[in-house]
Amino acid sequence: MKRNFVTSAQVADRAGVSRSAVSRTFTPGAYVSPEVREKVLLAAEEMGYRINRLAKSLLTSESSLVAILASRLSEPFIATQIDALSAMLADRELQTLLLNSGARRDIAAMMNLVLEYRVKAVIILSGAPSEKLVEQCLKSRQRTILINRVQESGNVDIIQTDDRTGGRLAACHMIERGYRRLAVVRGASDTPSQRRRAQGFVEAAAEHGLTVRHWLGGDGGYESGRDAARELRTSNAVDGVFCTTDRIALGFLNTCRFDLGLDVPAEIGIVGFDDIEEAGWPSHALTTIRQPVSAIVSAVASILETDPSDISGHAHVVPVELIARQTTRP
Amino acid sequence: MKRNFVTSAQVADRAGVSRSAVSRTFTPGAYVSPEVREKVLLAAEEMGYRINRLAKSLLTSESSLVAILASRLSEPFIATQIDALSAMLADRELQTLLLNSGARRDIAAMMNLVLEYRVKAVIILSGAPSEKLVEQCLKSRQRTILINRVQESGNVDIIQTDDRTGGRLAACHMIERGYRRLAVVRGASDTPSQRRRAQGFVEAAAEHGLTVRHWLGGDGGYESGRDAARELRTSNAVDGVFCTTDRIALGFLNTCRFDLGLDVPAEIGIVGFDDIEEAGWPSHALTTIRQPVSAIVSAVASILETDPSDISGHAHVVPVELIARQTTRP
DNA sequence: GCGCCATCTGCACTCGTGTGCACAATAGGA
DNA sequence: TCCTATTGTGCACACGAGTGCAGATGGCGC
Repeated sequence: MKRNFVTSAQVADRAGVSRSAVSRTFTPGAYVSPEVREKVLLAAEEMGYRINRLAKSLLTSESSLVAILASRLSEPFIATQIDALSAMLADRELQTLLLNSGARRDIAAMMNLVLEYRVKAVIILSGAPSEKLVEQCLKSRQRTILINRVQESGNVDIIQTDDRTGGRLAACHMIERGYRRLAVVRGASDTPSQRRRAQGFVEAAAEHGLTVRHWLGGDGGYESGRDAARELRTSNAVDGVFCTTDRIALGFLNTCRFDLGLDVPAEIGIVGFDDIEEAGWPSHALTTIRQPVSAIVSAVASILETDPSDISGHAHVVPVELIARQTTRP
Repeated sequence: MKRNFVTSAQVADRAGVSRSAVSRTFTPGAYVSPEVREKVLLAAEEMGYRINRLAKSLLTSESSLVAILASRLSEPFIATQIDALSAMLADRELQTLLLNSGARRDIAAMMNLVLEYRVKAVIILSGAPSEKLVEQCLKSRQRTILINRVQESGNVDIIQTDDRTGGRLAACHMIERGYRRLAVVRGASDTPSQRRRAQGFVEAAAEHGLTVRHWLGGDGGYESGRDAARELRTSNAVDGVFCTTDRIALGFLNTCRFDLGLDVPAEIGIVGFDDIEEAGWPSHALTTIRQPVSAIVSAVASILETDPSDISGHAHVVPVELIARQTTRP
C-alpha cells in the first residue's frame, strides 16, 4: 500500500548536496548559493519531488487546514456558502477539509476527526453540536466558528444572521400589503435560526393584533413547502405565508400555482428567507429576506485573523434586507 | 502560534506507563492488558488527548484524504456531485479535501497542493487539466480520476457520461415532436463534455437532413441561456433548442416565457442536460437528459477499491436517459 | 603571508506516532 | 523448586521535514 514518494533525502543524493540544502531551497529566505539551488531544483524537477505537507506541519505544528462541517451540501444556500468560504480560504492559502455530516453519519465522530487533523479552525454550518462537543473542542484548544447556530456556553465564535429582524420585516411587509390571515411554515427538524425567524414574525404580527398559524413538517426542503401548501389551503384560513427558507417557499409557491391553481400574490402572499439565486428567477420572483453570504464570509475571515490565543468568543450579527418581488402584492 | 496539543507522551506520564502502551491502546488488535488500557483511557479522557493524524500518516505513509478539485461549487449539478461524493468517501472513512479552483485561482497551484498533501486520490470535476499536470500526477504516483473531462494520455481513470448518446436522444426527441429549425446553445468556455453533447445532437439532426444553428456565449450558466434566447429570437429562425446544461436551459426557458412572451412548448421546444432538481419543479418542468449522479459516484467508489499499483487507467461510461416533461410537445 | 569577516553547508536534534525486538513478569507443569 | 510457555511492556528506531549551531571555504585588507 505504501507508495514510495520522493523524499528530500533522495533529491539531496541526486543533486550531490545535503538534505538541509534541499530543505533550504524550498524555504523562502534561507541561505543557499545560486549554484546549489539550481542543482537542487533540477534534481527535484527530474524526480518529481514535492514537499510533504504532513511532515512539515508536524514539525511546525501549524496546519493550513480549516474544516467545514455541513450537511445537505446540495442545497443552494449551503452550496453557496461553501463555495464562498472555500474561495476565501484558498485566497489565504488555507485548505478546506469538507466534512459531510449528512444522513446518519455521526457528528461526534466527525468532530473527532477534526481534532485528529489538528485543523486551524472548524466552521460549523450544520447540525446542533451538543454542549459536550463544544466542550471537547475547547479542551483540545480547537477554534470553533458557528454559523447560524446557537450555543449557550461562551468561548465560541458565533456568526448569526439577524433572524428576528428578518422575521419582523416579513411580517410588516405582509401586513402593509393587506395580508391578515398569517402563517409560518418551518421544517420539522429545523434549526434554532429558523425558530428565531418564526419568532420575529409572530412578535411583529402580535404588535398589530394578529395571531399566526404554525405549520411544521418535512425536512425543511422543497417538500416541506409543498406539503404545507396542500394542508393549509384545505381550510381557506390563510392568505399570507412566511417560509423560514427559500426552498420551503419555492415548494409552497409552486404547489399553490400549479397544483392548487391559486393566484399568487392576489389570493395568497408568500415571503421566503435567504435570497438564493432561484428566488430571483422570473419563474418564481419570490419576495424574500436576503441574507448576505459575503458578510458571513468576511466575518469568518476576520475571526481567522484574530489571535487564536484569544479564546473569548465574539458574536457577529449579519444584517438582513427585504427584497420585494412578485409573490406579495405591490 | 503553536498550540500545545496533548501528546501521547504526556498521557503516558500521567497514566504512569510507557508511550508505547498509549499507542497500543489506540491501535485495535494490539497487546495491552485491561488494567493498563483502563488507566490510559482515563488519562486520555482527562487531558483531552487525540491521536495526531498527521504524525500517524507520516509514519504509515498512507493518507485517508481524497481531494476533489472543482469550480463553481454553487451550481446545483456540481453541488450535488460533491455532496454524493463526500458522503461516499465518509462512508469509507476517507476525508474530503475540497479545492475550489474557481475564479482566477491557478489550477496548477492547486494540483501542487494536492501532491503536497499526499492524498490517496484526486477527483477532478473541473477545468481542463493540461497534459503537463496529469504527467506531474503520474510522475508523483498520484492516482487521478477525471469526471467528464477528456484526457489524451492514458493511465488516468476517466468517468464519462454518454454525452453523444445524450445529444442524439435530444435531437431525435425534438424531431419526433415536429421541431425542425434546431439550435444548440453552449457556454463560451465550455467543457469537452458539453462539446460532445452538441456533437451528438448535430450528428443525429444531420441524419434527418437538418442543419443546426450554434450559439456560444457567456460562462455556461443561467445568463448564457438568457442571452441566447434574446439573440436567437430576434431572427425567428429557431423553434427547437438543445442547451448543453440544465442551467442554460432554465435561463433560456424563463427568458422565452417571461421576457419574450413565447409559448413553450408550442412555439419553441427546449431540452436540457443533467436533470437537476429545479428542472423537475412544476415552475419549469424541463425536458432533459438525465445524468445519474449515483452511477458516477459508484464508479468512483469502484476505482478507489482497485489496487492502486494498477496504473492502467480504466474508462467508465455512465448511461443517460431522456426525461420528457413539458418544455417539448407531447 | 596572515588574520578576519562574510557566506554558505552539513551535522544532529526535533516534531508525534507505530512497531519489531528483547526482556520482565507471571503462571503453570514437572 | 526449577524450567518453560505465555503475555505484556519498554526501548529504540523510523517516517520526512525545518533549523540552530559549528565549522568550512573563500575573499579581502593589512
